[in-house]
Amino acid sequence: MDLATLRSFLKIVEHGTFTRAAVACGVSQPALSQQVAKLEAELGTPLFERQGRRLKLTETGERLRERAEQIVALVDDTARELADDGRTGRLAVAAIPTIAPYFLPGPLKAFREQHPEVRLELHELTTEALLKALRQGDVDLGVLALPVDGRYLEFEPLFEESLLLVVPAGHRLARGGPVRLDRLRAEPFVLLDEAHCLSGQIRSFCERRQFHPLETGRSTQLATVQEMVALGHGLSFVPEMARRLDTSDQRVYVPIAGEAPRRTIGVGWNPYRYQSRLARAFREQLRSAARPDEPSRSR
Amino acid sequence: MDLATLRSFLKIVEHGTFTRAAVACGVSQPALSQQVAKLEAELGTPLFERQGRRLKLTETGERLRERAEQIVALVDDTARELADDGRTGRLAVAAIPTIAPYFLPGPLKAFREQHPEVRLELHELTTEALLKALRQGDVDLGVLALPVDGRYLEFEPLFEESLLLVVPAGHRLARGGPVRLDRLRAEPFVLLDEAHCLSGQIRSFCERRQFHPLETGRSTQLATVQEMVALGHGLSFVPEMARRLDTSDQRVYVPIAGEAPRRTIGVGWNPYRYQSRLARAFREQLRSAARPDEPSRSR
DNA sequence: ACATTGGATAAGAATACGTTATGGATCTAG
DNA sequence: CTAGATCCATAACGTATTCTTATCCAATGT
Repeated sequence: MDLATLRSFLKIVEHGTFTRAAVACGVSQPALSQQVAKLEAELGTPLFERQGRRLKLTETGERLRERAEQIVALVDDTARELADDGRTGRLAVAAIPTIAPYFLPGPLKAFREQHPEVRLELHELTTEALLKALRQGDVDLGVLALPVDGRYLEFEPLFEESLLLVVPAGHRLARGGPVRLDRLRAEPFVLLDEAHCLSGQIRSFCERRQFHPLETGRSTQLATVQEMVALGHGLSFVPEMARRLDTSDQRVYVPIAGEAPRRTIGVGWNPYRYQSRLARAFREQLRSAARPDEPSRSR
Repeated sequence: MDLATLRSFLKIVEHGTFTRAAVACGVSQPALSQQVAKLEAELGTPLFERQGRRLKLTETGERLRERAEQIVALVDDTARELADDGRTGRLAVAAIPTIAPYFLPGPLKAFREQHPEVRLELHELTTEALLKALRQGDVDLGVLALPVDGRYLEFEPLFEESLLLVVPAGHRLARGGPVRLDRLRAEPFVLLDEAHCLSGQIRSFCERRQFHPLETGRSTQLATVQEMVALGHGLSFVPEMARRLDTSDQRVYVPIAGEAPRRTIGVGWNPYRYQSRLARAFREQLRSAARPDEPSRSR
């Protein structure tokens, strides 16, 4: 039982077929067939049920999968721990799309200055995909909106922010301070796609207040929403951090009267995986960017 | 980083030199040199400090040692778990010398009848060596006298037994029932070597009672002690289980008056290692042999 | 029925790994 | 202090393993 074989086995399980796994491993398909055949001979039991071209794990195969995942994780963590000089290496950070462009540039810039030799990876993922990536050890840190289903993960809240109403410049609500929701019943709204967790947060906020926005369009990107608002397609709700990046004079951001809708931004990681010095340093960077008293330039 | 290399690395650490480790691994010395060189290149740091012929682990090497032990243990346990059919395989049992020949034959015989295909290993070890073997995963189960320093291990008491006074047949104390210690002050004693934990138990019992036996000889084996007693060299204290095996009429076993000295026999195992079905079955066998109501023939 | 997809097998090729031979450094003993 | 012994590193070479290419066979689906 050697490590390369275990890795191959896991890839096969992950991809469902030998052929696709072979591509993922960068080897030929027969190589995997041979590795698995050897492993099965070694264990004395088959690992897959080959019913035609349906590939299914046997009971033994399922048990091996669990153990192999532990083994590979332990080996990879060991390699990372021993190679960890706090200066070079790789750091994979993920964030949800409604945070990434607004909050991360500051910390990323500061981190890069402090750690110029690091290969920094940034992944934009939905909350669900981000949690999966954290659990699988594909990324070191994830920045997202709390709370989430955090089994096997740890989280640290960074800061809270309000949601704002955004209206086109010159709109009747553009002046006059905080707006009450009941003044918006006739207004058309451009909302964010449901794939974003922010969209769900806005929806539940509106439902709590018995407000049902008149939907006139959806977009998958916050930036697009902002452009649509400027073009007069409707109003929208956006997080505070999106305002800070908005240099256009065609949009005006107005606070909402009463108890403002808020979201909590936090950082998550996998406590069962090795936390590199780089990861800890980046978390510190996130913390200091989150402190309102001493804000990192959120350019 | 492959498994064979990690195993070699651990062997080198264990044996202190490449050369001896090579013998233990059954390969040539240059093979290990090359493996380590490759591993060091891979990690980017040396693992050993070669100061002359003194071989010392670097800090990184020390960290790798810990991790490598975990990895190898996990891999070995996985292989054992998957190969575990509850019928075939290997089972390594250890016991201290003052228990092994007296208590184990019964359970061993019963187990062998139920599991004829198992390769059964029995190791006779001192308490200290036994605990080390359990911690290292060299043996699956250990039978010994409780309590012991059981860090990282688990134990289950099986039964208690008394210590008896053994005297030669025809001795003045051979008849007349329980003997008070103060009647033994003038008697010479043949004691067990201090390497045995039983010897320490007897010593502390005597000290509690302010009894200082007149020592006239020491032996490393309980069987030898018994023979010496028969030959009139002196008296001795032996555990109850040693009496049951004694078919000679040259020795008489006499209980000690007052609070009798007792020892607890138990079985220990390593909860961090995979407990095979065979190991669990043997533990069950030990339990039923320990039950006084339904004693397995302690042949 | 026939094309397509996916895995097994066989034979040759590349690579990795272990062996033997040997050298150099260090510690020990006479 | 020198001779010998011990021990690790290196180089050259042979072998063994493992991958690749080519091909086949079985199953699935249109």
